[in-house]
Amino acid sequence: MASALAERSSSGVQSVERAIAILKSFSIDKPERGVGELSRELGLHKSTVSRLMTTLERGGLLSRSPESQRYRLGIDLLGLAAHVAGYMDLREVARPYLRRVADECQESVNLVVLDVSERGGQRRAQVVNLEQFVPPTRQVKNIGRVGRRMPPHCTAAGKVLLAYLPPEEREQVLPDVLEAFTPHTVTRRDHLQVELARVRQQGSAIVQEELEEGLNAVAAPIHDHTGSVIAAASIAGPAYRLTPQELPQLAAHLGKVAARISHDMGFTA
Amino acid sequence: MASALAERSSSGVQSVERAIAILKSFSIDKPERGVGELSRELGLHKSTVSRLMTTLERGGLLSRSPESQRYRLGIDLLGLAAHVAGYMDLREVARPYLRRVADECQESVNLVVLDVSERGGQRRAQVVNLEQFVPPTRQVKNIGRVGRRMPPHCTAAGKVLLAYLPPEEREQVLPDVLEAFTPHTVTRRDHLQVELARVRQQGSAIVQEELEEGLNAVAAPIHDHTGSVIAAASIAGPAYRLTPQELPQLAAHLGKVAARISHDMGFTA
DNA sequence: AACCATGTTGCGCATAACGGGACATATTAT
DNA sequence: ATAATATGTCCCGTTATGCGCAACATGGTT
Repeated sequence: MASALAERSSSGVQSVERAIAILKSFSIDKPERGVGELSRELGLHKSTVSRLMTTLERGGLLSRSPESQRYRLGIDLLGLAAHVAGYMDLREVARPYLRRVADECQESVNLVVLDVSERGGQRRAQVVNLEQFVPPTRQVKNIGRVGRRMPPHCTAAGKVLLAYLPPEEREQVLPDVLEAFTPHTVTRRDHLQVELARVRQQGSAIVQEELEEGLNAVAAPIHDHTGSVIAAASIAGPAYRLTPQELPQLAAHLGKVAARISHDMGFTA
Repeated sequence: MASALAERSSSGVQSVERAIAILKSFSIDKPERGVGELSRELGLHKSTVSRLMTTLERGGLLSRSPESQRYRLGIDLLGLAAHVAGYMDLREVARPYLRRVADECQESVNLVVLDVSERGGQRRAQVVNLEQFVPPTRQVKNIGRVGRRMPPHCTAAGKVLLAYLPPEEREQVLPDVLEAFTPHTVTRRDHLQVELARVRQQGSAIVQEELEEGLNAVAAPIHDHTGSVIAAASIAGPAYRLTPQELPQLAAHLGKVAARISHDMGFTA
């Protein structure tokens, strides 16, 4: 993470790239950041970072917390996020359902979409968390907050989203080598294809310890009014709680909830 | 709005300012925008805008909708917004309550905070919408979506937030001239001070047609666990529905709901 | 008081961002 | 078909612009 902005990639506005890097340096663990701190982290001069942050503050994308010292992300980001097309309705509709599921299961529930973007001339797909519901009692692992990106081939939600992609599109966005995160990660494309077919057939995906050892998950597709799959709902939890014999019924349950959300989105099976 | 970036304000990174201007050019009415379009609007060359937008896209703050053409706001903004410190809890807690109020009253309900920022060497306060709940049946006026900024001295929520500000702070952030938006707008500071005292006493604010003719509103404060007022809830609607005789009980009702939210935020009266 | 942090401000240089215009592509009209 | 008008991207030469430097503030520790 040292200097993601080292690469002088052609045709990119340097200062804007740096400004974005500054914005993205904020996280749950680091909700406030200072100039010097970031200067070191990004390998830029203090003055440079200072000017960039001042500009971002003027623009409302940053603000300073108590009385001028460290910076926080600015309120205007909420306004911008509110205008991110499409997903707002989905989030509104899905929220109550998924919160309920989180309460019932006492596991963390996610609402995710597939984000395909151009990386180095290649179209790559990533799974992005739109929303996460964590049961209040279980603050154990706070993994995967909103905005987190994950690989699609080894996550339950990712498999669902891949499964319902048009075949040629799927071909494009799947990398040649499927990275192995654990010994259980499916790394062969042909094996994955078989699994995706099964996902389509079953209407849900079950993944055991493919992204992280000891982490299991199930997921189900959410359709919009045109019928295409626009998102997936997933339940994730430690393997000792989400046992192999429980997973199928959990998946089935989530499938029903997802279907209800789809219905509310205007989908008529 | 033609060119807010005309002013070569000292110590501001030009390209970042422009990038922010691009981001902020998106809105409900204009969820997708093109290079040429913006180039004209901002008075910049096509190539300049193209490069800026490409950079923003690479950074995930923009994305292109169908198959490379117009731009939309990018998903990563959701992730950034999720890290905007502090407000997330409040939104989560308040949401179900305020939605319910919106359903009951069949009026639009807002959750707002005060944003004080440095503008031209002067600290200015603005009221910002964190969240808006519009009853589904009444899509009439879709004013004031999330992120909208409004003056504090002539809005119900603004008066609440001003009322509970430390006096010296209030002095600072109140402009010398209170702009009149309608004939009913309070423009004298001493009159406003009297009203704010009444707000503190009553625990709620009632505003009739001060921001816009025919628009009435009530608001109540929301406290955090330390006791300070961090936000306000408001109900706004047309004067013919929110009649003068109804307003007080509406305000009282909202006050109770706000108190409940405060309680959930850890406030013990 | 001297020291170590922090973040901001002026300055001169060189790079990086700009605007111009050519190019590629798509949609519409003739 | 061909032309005409959009669109957005790419290359290139110029200079304004953003950079690093170092000095300057300011605040907390020893």
